[in-house]
Amino acid sequence: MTSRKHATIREIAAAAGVSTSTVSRAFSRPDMLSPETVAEVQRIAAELAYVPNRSARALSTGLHGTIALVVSDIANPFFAPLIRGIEQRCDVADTLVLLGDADESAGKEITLIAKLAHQADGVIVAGPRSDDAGLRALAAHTPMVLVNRHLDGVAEVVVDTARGMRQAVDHLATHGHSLIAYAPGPADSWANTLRHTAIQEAANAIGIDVVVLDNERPTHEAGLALTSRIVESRATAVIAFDDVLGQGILAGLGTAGIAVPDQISVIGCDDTVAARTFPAMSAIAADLEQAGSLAADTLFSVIASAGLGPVPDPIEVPTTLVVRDSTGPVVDR
Amino acid sequence: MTSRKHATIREIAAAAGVSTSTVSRAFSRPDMLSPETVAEVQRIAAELAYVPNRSARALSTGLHGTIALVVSDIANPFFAPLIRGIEQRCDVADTLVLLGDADESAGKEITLIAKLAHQADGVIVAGPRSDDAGLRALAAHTPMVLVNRHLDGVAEVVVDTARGMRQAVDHLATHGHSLIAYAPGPADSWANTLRHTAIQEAANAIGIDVVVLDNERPTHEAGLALTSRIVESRATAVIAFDDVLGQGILAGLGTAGIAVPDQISVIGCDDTVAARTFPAMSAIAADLEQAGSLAADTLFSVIASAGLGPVPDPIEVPTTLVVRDSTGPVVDR
DNA sequence: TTGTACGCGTTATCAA
DNA sequence: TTGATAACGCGTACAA
Repeated sequence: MTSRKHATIREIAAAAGVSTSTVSRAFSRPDMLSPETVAEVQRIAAELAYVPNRSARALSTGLHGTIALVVSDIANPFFAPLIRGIEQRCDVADTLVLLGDADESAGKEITLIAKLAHQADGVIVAGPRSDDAGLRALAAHTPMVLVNRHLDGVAEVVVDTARGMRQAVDHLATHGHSLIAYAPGPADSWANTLRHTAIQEAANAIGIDVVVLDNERPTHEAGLALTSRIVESRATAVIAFDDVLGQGILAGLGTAGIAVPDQISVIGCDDTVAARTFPAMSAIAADLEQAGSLAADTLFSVIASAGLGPVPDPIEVPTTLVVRDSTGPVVDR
Repeated sequence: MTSRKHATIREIAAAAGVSTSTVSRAFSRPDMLSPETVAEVQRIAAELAYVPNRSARALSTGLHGTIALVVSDIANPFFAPLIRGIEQRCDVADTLVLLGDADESAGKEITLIAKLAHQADGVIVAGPRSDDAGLRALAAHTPMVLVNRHLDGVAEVVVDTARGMRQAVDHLATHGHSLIAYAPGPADSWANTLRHTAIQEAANAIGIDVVVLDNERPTHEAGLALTSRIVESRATAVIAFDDVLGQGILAGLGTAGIAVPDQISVIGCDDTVAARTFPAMSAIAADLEQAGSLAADTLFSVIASAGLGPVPDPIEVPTTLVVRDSTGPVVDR
């Protein structure tokens, strides 16, 4: 049960007794036609279930009505709300979304972007793992928006964790913590550098100490494995690079019989799964869906400017600390 | 920094001193050309960074080299591994993936499929919420593969939870449970019916009782809200429609101070987040990534048969119970 | 305001 | 084995 050819602009033209250009214009630039003509053509078109062929349009105009979205790891819950935001924005803009999963590989990411760029009017690259040079080379040929990555001359939407981190550190200090641990993510991750710096500065500002744990991958297993390091560090609170890592830490502490938050407090980041852990995890939250919408909007404007105008200013999505049940004062035993 | 036009088949032809048809064939049907010609053309093409224009190809052949994937809710962790499996399979097939998020709305789902179908050679619809008639109408015009949904005459890949459910019920019975509760998902969900039935049959077979709780949405909040119902039911074990619901139940019980598994055992389904809960949740697991690959393969074959051959047999992805820390015997206190 | 005619990049048909 | 040429469906100068 496949096939059944689609109606073409020519059939509509014939049925409506007008020329093909009139039909074309009825869809792409109705303002050039008399209202009645537009109405009549639209009517007939609807009747014949006519839908403009995007390939033909792309061939003629050079625009595909499609954008590409490349994520570093589709399994990371960080991307779900982001994707939703992008989809929603594209839906109203009548733009389609091509999805690519880089699968945590920088090489694959570059290949993927290059491949998709040919079929799309622009690319959103979320949480890129690639190096600056590779991304820059691609950005030279394709409208591009980066999410959570900075690269001079390329549009970007970043989650500004600084404010949330400050709130987190203050929150912990208020509860009497004077030595907190930071469980980092990938060393080459732009977000990790940002978060680490923000914590350090916030801690310095109010005079408490930070110890950085030894960690690379922001996975649940990595979090589990950190338990002994955390205990050895003598820190009474941990801020994790992201929620997934934080959830692992929570589980590790639980298994070791260490009470949260009575003995150790834990704070996650991104608020992707924090509300569903047990105990529910305090976390630095951002509106990732909005980040997605903004990324899409930004890409549209980059596409519209056709590389002529200036690069849009970086967009920062604000963060706030959401306090749940994984943080509190140290309770004497 | 945009633009820079791409090389066309004509430029390659000129540079290689051959006709455009030869260049075209060097890419689409190398077997029709002498090996040397192919090599030479490929060399020149690579030099000029030529990439065939898919829009032009689609216009000429009617095939887009693209498939559409419509998911009912991108935020549901069930889809992440599925998407990954599809992406991987499409990557090697040099096929692009258009993503659509139906956002839990049946109406939007239908619209989305219709819209994407025009730009793709086929559609994979994962966890459809739409009614049979709507899906069937679309399937009549477009190669379609359904994931976790049955519809006569349409290809499908389903996770066969029956075996896993049997194992789960046996596992619980072995530990002495004689009354288990089922926390269902959406009543109109095909998967829910399947799971419910499987549990009931398995329980009947070994002579233990099942009580079905009152629930609709498979969310964390819904799981939390079920706590009192579970206690009232006097069941000593709960099997949840999916992991997300199970995780909520786990959190609810934890908050209420009910020990898992000493007082109540909990089993999730799909194994999407079960390994990361605390305590780690026993769950009925399936290889969802493989389900994705199979769905893609099936769609390719449906596309290739052009609606002529018979509908492929339903593909069932097997499930197994993964035992973790949320199940065990009831411990007297 | 509307129509005519050409081009977008590729593949298919038919000849050579 | 290769080449010339006509589609594919649409947008857009240009003409009317």
